Amino acid sequence: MKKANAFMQIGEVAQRTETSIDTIRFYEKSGLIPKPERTDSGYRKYTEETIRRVQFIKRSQELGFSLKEIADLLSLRVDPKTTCRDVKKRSEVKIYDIEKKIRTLQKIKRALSRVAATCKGKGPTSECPILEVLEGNEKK
Amino acid sequence: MKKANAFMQIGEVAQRTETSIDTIRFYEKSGLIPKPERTDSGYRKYTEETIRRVQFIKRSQELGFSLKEIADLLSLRVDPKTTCRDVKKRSEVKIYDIEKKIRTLQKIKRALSRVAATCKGKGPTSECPILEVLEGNEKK
DNA sequence: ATAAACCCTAGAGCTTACTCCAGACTCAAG
DNA sequence: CTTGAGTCTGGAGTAAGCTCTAGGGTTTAT
Repeated sequence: MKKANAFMQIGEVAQRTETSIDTIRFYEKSGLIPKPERTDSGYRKYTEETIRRVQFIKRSQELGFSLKEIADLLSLRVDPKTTCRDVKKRSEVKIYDIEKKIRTLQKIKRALSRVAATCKGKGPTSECPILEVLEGNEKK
Repeated sequence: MKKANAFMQIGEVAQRTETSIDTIRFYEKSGLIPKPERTDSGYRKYTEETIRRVQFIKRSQELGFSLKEIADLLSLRVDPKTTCRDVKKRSEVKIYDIEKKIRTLQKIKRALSRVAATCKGKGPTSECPILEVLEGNEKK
């Protein structure tokens, strides 16, 4: 039978998420991860849930979301005062944003594929199609 | 016959790209856009090419690329000392990164779709599947 | 019982990517 | 020929997101 309270301390969270201890504490201050319980001596006690949160935060950042936007995404669950209708609307807006990001990434990818294909592997570069491909003007 | 030298000045570039004049000059200082020609009195003279560059920079930023990474992407064309083989290799690495970004965005999107679908529009929120969906551990 | 390896707080400092002056020149319109 | 909008340079200031330091307490192994 697995031990019920397998708490870990901040160092382990940092290691497993490949962040720093300072960053974890910074996320706590910023409200991105909830204030954890403490041991009698004041050490923070974390669970697996925290690992998942931190990983979510890091990945979302790599995708161009600010910490504020990430807080938004995460709040799509925590606040019991928001109605479902509300959450639904907000998710749909986010979904739209994300689809736009995906489309732009696909354009860049196609442009890069073209770069790679054009280069047969010999001689110097002169022109590349990256800029041309991105001219379609999606309104923000 | 179209006029050959339809130059614009910095204000127009700023307006059309929805950035500020200061930002354009900042990009120049940072090497993201080439130093433009000047009028006799010292005003910068730009072409359409600049518009495309600035737009490329802005979009790439929204996708989580730093200015340094963007400089990298753009340099996939300008430096005549790099061989095609080299450019090809670098493009392929970038393509891989971009594919990873797209996959993660798709995961977030699916999670959000689930949020939206689960909410039938009534009552308060309690749980959401955003965190669960992102557990697959792609190595950076 | 003491060293090594943890953890704590508060606050200063750093990097990135702008953003905003001050003080001066340029240019088009009236 | 003056006024107002636009531009110039150099440098200081700002916000986000960490990162580091000082000075101290805790835990574990020997």
